Amino acid sequence: MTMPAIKAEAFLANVALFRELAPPEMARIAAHTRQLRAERGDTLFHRGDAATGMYVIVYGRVKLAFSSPRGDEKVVDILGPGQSFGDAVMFLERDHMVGAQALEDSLLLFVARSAVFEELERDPNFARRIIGGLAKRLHHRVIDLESISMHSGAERVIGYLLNEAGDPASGGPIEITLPTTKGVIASRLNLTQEHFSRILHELSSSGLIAVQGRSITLRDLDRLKTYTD
Amino acid sequence: MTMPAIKAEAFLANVALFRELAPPEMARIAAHTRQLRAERGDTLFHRGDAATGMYVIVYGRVKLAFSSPRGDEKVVDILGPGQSFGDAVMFLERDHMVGAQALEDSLLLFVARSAVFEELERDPNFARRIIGGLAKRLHHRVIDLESISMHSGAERVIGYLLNEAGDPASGGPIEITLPTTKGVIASRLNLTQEHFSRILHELSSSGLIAVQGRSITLRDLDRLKTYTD
DNA sequence: ACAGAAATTTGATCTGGATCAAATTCAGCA
DNA sequence: TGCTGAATTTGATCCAGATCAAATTTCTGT
Repeated sequence: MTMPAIKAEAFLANVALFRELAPPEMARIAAHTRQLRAERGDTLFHRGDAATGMYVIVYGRVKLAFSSPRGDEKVVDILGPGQSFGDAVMFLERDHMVGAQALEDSLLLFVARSAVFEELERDPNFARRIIGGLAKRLHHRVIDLESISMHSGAERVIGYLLNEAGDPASGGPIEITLPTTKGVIASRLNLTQEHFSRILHELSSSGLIAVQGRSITLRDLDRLKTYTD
Repeated sequence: MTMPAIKAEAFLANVALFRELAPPEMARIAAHTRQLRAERGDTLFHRGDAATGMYVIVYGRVKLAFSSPRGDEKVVDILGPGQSFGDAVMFLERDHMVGAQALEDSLLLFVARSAVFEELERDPNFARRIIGGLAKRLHHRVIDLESISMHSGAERVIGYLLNEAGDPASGGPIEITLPTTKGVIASRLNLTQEHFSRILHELSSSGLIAVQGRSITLRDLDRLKTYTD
């Protein structure tokens, strides 16, 4: 038998949300934390499941998506190390509205609801972080909404690429690697796979980017930023 | 001279977010709260303004929207009594990304950032409420996103109407009154005014609803709920 | 290294909803 | 009570992006 609490503690200390907790608090939370190893394709929860805790990604990638009874799904977000999810729904004591699935082999921490609530009770600092996390996510969702309702497909793709590149002021070519399949990214951007492919092609043939599988080189930051269909 | 702090206290006590604060806390917050009277059409803040505090609606209605340099705007939300806004951005210490405008004569409370932060520091209960508020809003945004990306215009309209009606299980006809102009509601639903009008017409002529200016009667809950283009 | 599956691209066509334009109807008010 | 601008409706047309279909290319596991 390993000692999961101890190991959890080590991981917790590396997650922004929990860093800086005093040792006793850390121990308390660790005691209610489970490590979850997920392989690519594993489902963490489905829409409709009860939210009994929150998840934090140690490494790997997870996608959140809703799916209609028919097969089609809409990817809400693609999350990476350090990011957490499931907390909003947990606070509201509702069921999950999106499903979560590992996009690659990942390690997650699952923190039980009770532990989070208790810690909130005693540590204003922890509360501040939770609040900051929720506020940031809310902000992102609003940006997404703007993006979907006021920008064209190509503009969204460019916004995404620039964002992945870390929004550099300008400068030479930058190479980025897509975190997952183009189909999933397309859905995240509210596009069909086909349309996404065509946009990439279009940007590519006007020399703004170069595409090589999942690796994309941004060749002309300035023109990308001012691009208009 | 009136005594704004005292009056503010009375109003604060009627707002879910602040109710149940102990008198000294209440006084402290009240001291950093301003009352804001806004007439229909008044702008509370523009996109790009610094977020120096949060707003709570005592009565009236406020719309949040972003607007492009060109005249077109997209309504993000329509808020009523008891609801607050501006807090997410305030926590992130960023500028507002949406503008806020009164849709009718309204009374708001403006609570300075410092007061909110201080109260968070000492009152876990207050923190819980803020968290609950943010979580709920995040949840709504995700629902909106689903709505926009997986449902047709007519479905969104129906969802909106049922929601306004308080989502009754079923039963006889229900009359609701639109909270503002159809143009604003259309934008909230990510539709053009024209399209919204046509959808209402369509639902109307198939006997599902009756429209009389801003008053809409839902005539057949069951059929509305199962409506498919 | 290779078969089979998954992902991606490409092409042809279709359509929900937008846009543009022009009545109507309505609301606030002098 | 009639005027004036705003809101709404209606009609005609257009288009970004979806859908359907079929090749290709690229992984994955054995």
